[in-house]
Amino acid sequence: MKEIKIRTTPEPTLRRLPRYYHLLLRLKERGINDVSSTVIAKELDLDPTQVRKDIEYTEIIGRPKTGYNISDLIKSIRTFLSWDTNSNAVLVGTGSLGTAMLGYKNFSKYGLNFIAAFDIKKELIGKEIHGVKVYNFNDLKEIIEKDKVTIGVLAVPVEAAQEAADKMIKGGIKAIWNYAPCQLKVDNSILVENAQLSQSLAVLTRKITELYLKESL
Amino acid sequence: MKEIKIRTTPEPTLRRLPRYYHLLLRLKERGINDVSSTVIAKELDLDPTQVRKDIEYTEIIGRPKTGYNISDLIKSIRTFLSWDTNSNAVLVGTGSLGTAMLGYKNFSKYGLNFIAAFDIKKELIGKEIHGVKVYNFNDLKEIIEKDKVTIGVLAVPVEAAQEAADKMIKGGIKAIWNYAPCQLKVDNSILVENAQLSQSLAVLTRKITELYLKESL
DNA sequence: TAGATTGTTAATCGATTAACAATC
DNA sequence: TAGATTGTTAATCGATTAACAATC
Repeated sequence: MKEIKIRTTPEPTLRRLPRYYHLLLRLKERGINDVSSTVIAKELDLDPTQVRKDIEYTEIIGRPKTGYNISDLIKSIRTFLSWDTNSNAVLVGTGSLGTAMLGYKNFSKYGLNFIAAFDIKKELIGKEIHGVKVYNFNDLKEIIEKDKVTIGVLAVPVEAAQEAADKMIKGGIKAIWNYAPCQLKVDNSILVENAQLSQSLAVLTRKITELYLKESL
Repeated sequence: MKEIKIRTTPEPTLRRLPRYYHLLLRLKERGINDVSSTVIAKELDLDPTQVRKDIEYTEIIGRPKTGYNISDLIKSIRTFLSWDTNSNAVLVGTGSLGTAMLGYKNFSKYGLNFIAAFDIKKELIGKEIHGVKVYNFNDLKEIIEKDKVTIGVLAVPVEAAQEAADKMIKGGIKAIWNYAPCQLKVDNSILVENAQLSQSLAVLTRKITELYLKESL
């Protein structure tokens, strides 16, 4: 009897994996072949055991004494995060943030393939932004139904967010990368990853204050 | 003897506070005056006790039966996160992401005041992006020394990130909001908040996979 | 008053860290 | 071989959740 394991990966682990990934890419560039958890931990200011545990999730096998083969580990992380298979994505909202998303060529490295963008502004419709065509928001459903689009990036103002999300879901989208600062009400079969800049900013600004508080003692 | 408490706030709490904040703004718009932890929790799909604990960090006092006064709670969160006091900030790297940051007018709502942007591209220097002047990267130090700049937003390619960080720090910057996908090597008196998009994307793409794995059982 | 909600202490859960045998 | 490193189990730490008296 074969063992089936689908332990869900802790979010902190998922957030650290890209950090390992980027470090590994740079080590590889430098012509290095192997790396140990000790070295990764030192570079990223983490605990070696934690690094090993995280890496273990990707199901790669290391070798005592030498550590992990860098190329293999890169591949392993890519596969684990599905960054090695292309997914069709759409962007809704071509404001400054949306435009940046389309311009961020690197997304193809993460398997994200923008096939269309949507907006309600008449003057934008039909134009191209960084090589991606902008369609009328009202045509969202049929376009994402046609190409099998799984990921929707939401970069509209709060007022328009829920409607945009609803339309995406009706078109068959399974996961929403939400940059609008609000909670989307969706069926629990739909995945929402909130990526509001304000979350990260809150961590920064509060920690600055706490740093000052500590110093003033 | 006065009690001095400087318990550092857990990061998960800091990440949730902006979510409360945005919800409260919308409730206030609707003319609602008070809200209970139960309601907040329901809206954001959290545990009521957790909401109360988080809110407690901001040192507001609620009232049994009625909950919290929305205006007071908004003010309390803003103060706690230092979003009510302006901080001078600079942006380094005016690529698509950097441009989006400057265009994101909302930052002023979070107390972030961009006084300058920097790049090495000759053709950009002297121009304005969304009302913010672009300076030569080499002049970074003197400009940030002049205006008391505390926060630096780093949106340059990996290769340029460490040098840019070093220069910021020499100019007196205390905190770096890092969008470059690499670990910055800085003195431990300097605060670095990593905000790589790939971190959030990793959570999304892996969770999609785990959702499929679960469904296929 | 009765009942809902806060503030807070205690219990639980999960992630991080420590310890160490197995291994190359 | 000796020694560094992995893989894994156990201990610790911290965040989440439960329980409940105080309170409006």
